[in-house]
Amino acid sequence: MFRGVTHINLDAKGRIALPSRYRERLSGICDGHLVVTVDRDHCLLVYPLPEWEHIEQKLVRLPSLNRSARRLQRLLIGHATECQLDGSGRILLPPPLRDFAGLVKHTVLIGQGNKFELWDEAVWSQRRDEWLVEAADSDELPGDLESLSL
Amino acid sequence: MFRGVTHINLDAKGRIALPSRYRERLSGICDGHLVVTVDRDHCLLVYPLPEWEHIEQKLVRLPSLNRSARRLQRLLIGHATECQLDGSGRILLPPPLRDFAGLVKHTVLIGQGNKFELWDEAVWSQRRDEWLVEAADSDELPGDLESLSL
DNA sequence: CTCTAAGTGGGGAAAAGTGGCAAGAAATGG
DNA sequence: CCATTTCTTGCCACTTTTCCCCACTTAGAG
Repeated sequence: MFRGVTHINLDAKGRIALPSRYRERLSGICDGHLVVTVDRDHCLLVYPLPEWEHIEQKLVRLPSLNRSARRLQRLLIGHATECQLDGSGRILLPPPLRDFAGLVKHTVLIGQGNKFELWDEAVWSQRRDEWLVEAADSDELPGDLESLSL
Repeated sequence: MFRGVTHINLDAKGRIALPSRYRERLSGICDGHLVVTVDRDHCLLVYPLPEWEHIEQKLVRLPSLNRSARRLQRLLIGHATECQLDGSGRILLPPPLRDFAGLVKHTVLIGQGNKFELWDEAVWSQRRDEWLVEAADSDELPGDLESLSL
């Protein structure tokens, strides 16, 4: 399970160095093979390759003529790019993905269980503040969430 | 599985150079024989020949008297054009297909599992942004998608 | 305070992408 | 039927990007 927030700087070539505490596990799980794709909230998702392949299988089995299915396939598989950790534990983010998430220099990497999320730092803190406000306002939660005990 | 976005420029003769990371696999699967056809969303579909033949078989078996079936056959089989990778890993797109998808110079190649999609870059990013908004709005997804966990 | 390890930046070699040129084939007109 | 022109296709060279390696800086631990 990946957890926690880490501030990372993109270098001039668009590379990010993953925090060292994850590196050993990533070498073990996927030999440094990662897949980066997009998320609806204009951030990037980073999966270990085997984890991603599992999701991809579910996606490709969806019916091709269904509009929502096509949309999801195009967004997720369409943007999924395989990246390899280099000798210094860094990955190079392809320009299209960098542009999509508006990443310039200051970014944050968020551990999210089986994957990471990568945000522009300013966007992240702004969105987080919005969520806090929204969450405080709305007490009505959908089904399963009602019974959730933290 | 093909995945990921790549920006490619059409040259003055209407050729596109496929990204090198796919070339070896394409040589293996289909010896450089590709089939290009159209999609309902005004982009082009690029299949390795064996993969296309498989799809074509399914299409010709559809009931000929069904209007939507005829329509699909005319669109897909009717526009399917065989293209061969040249020595530099490029394919020449026939002018009718280029026109159909409105390809001028800046294009994007999208990996979609067993095939590629080829879009005009401007059209692609516009459509993608629309999908992101729609996807955020519509939570009603067909069966399997509901339970999809990314 | 020092030593170590991680994060960051940069330089250089190699490879990929892109545009142009030229030779060959096809088509058209004389 | 031959000659000229146009279009096509393969090849080559230049430019840009990518990848690998090394060095410097900063933070943290001993």
